[in-house]
Amino acid sequence: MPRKPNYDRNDLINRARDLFWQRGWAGTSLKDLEASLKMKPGSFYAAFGSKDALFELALERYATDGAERLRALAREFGPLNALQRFPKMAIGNDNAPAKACMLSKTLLELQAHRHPLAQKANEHLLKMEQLFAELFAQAQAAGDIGAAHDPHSLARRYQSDVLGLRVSAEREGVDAGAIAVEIAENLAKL
Amino acid sequence: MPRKPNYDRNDLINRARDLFWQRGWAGTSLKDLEASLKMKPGSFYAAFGSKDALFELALERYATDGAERLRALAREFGPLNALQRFPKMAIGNDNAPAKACMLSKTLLELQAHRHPLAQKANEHLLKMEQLFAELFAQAQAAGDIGAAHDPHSLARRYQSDVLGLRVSAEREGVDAGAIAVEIAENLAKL
DNA sequence: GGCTTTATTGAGCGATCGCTCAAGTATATA
DNA sequence: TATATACTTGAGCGATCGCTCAATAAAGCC
Repeated sequence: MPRKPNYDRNDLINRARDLFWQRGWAGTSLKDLEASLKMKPGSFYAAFGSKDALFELALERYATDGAERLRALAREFGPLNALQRFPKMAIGNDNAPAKACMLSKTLLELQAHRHPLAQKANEHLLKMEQLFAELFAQAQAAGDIGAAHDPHSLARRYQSDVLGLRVSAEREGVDAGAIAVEIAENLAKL
Repeated sequence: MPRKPNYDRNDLINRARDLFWQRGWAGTSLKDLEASLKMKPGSFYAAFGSKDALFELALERYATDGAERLRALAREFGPLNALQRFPKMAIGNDNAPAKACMLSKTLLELQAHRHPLAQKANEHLLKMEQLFAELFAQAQAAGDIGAAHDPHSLARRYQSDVLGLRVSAEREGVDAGAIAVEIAENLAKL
């Protein structure tokens, strides 16, 4: 009986993620979304409910994809090598909407207003930190880093370094690649 | 002949800096500013010209104060010790409007729109990086760090670390103080 | 084809945005 | 005290914000 939507919901979420990632929450208007998703307001609200609801979907997509990319690196190169390659990968994609992390951008923009989306960003950052800790623990178990280190401390510092790297990569005139190399080299000394 | 303003312009800029620092550019409305500065629109525009013009003054105030605090640390404790203390100081003030750096928040919010204020933030970040480099060079001249290091590379990495630290400090449930300690300890190993 | 059900359209809502300006008020000089 | 010169006030401008909804179009089942 029903009529099917003539759009690919998955693709729409990707498009929204790119827009929000690049321009931020307040910086992305419904007009922008309508233009990029090629949807009129009615369809948009029937499909997603609100701008914030779509932003939440976009955040989840962003976080899930990022974690999956790191896991893929770990499968191919092992845990330590994956952690060494990840920073460069994060800032190396010139087709990405932005160099900085969408989670940190969301956090910085909305935390002061205690906006629910800032809490979501917090949660995704925590899950990512836990994934880092898992990989550090695996590297430790494999003997690639010293036994004296605490994987959670390493993960906390590593995530901070990557967030800083990605802010730096957003600046003009900064050789962020050199910072990424240093982060990778530091891991080799553990 | 003329009538004097009944406000302290210096104090108004400080108040505006605090609001903008905490809530960001889009997140701070004219209503917010009018409430905090206790000015009606007419006075506001007579005094500052526009929201963006005041934001630029606030950015300059923020950057100047930050550099001056670091220089004060250097005078009291010497260059290397100042660089070691600076991260903890940056995230240690509980009365500050935010933990994250106002320059990086501005950059992340407005860079995608190529907003002139993002360029201003870029310039202030660069000046700060140059100040870091000066202090590293002084520490090197004093023999506190090895002669093989390039002060500009050290400054680039240090600034990235501090920016990451301050993003991390904005998160909930993260012991940013521990990261600050690690940054300081790393400097001791140079 | 007829009917039901859902998707799409787009004008336009109330609220808020940054901002203007004419009118009113206070102060320093003459 | 009278006048000139700011500064202050606040109603309200046009534009944009996120969003609604009645009307229309299209697809699946009988």
